[in-house]
Amino acid sequence: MRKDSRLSRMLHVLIHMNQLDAPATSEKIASMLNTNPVVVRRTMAGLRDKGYVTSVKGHGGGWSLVMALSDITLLDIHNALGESSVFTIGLSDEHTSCPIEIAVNQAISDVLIEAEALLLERFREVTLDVLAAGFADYPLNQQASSGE
Amino acid sequence: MRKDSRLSRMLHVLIHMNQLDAPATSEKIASMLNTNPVVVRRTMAGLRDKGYVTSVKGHGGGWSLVMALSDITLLDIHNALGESSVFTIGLSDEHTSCPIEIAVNQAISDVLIEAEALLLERFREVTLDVLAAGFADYPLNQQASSGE
DNA sequence: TATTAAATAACATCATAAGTTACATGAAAT
DNA sequence: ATTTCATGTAACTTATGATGTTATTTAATA
Repeated sequence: MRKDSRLSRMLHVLIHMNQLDAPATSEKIASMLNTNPVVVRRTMAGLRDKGYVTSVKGHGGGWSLVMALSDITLLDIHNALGESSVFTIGLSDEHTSCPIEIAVNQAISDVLIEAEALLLERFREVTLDVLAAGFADYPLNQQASSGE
Repeated sequence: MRKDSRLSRMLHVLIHMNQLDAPATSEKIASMLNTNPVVVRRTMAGLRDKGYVTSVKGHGGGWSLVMALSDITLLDIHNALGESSVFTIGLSDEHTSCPIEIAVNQAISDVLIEAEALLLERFREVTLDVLAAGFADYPLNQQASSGE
């Protein structure tokens, strides 16, 4: 089943953006992600609507972070991307009045709700600066990160 | 994103099969699920390979439960369906040596692993007879369930 | 006013799950 | 024996939804 890697990609982009002093154009972000500027705009639009980044048109324009990485959690970005459910597992709906279908769906749904609650709670506990700090620990980038 | 309702559907089918005294044909199961006999065979094949059901060709043939519902858990059927991951969330892999990508993916992966472990544990705790019992409690089916 | 870059609509491509057709295998009824 | 019924499986088609692309508009700076 298809995977949605937008969360991973956007986190990656945001942390890189934090290290820049000028806005990043959709073009640059796209080439970094091996994708297309329009796809970048489409995805970043959700983050802009929630206030995590801004976009500026014209010369010197592009995308910029609005707040510190320490003020953004994985959950924030996850929510901003607006994916309905994190699970590939769905419920049947052929016989919505069949008590067996109801019992089965209720059981599955209970589990999905609990697991999703845990996942969202964990996402809420991680801020982006922590991920950037993990990056600073990486040997190859000691000098680059010490300059930040 | 697309949902996989095979778990829900198969559980539904297995509990109904438990109430029958003759094998259920792929045709019958398919019409119950508003789908196609070949799709049913394809899906049930996984359950057969794990020993939860048998299939018999020819006259009077079809699919039968091999064991009691109390011996089958949601996890058993989930595993038998052979879906790799329960999450729609995936990781990026454009820059596998970029320490930021690594840190981001590690953080997401940690959360997914923990949430999936919880989900599988909960699936492991539920046997199909419990779902069938929930069905027995349902007012409309008091008489049907008392005859079982 | 020319250039740069986002905003957005409309359309095309691609991946993959589900559905379908066709034929082979095997078991039971006649 | 032969017909019928039902699964097994390969090969192909369809449907869906995300991603990618093109084209045009809007707005900001050089």
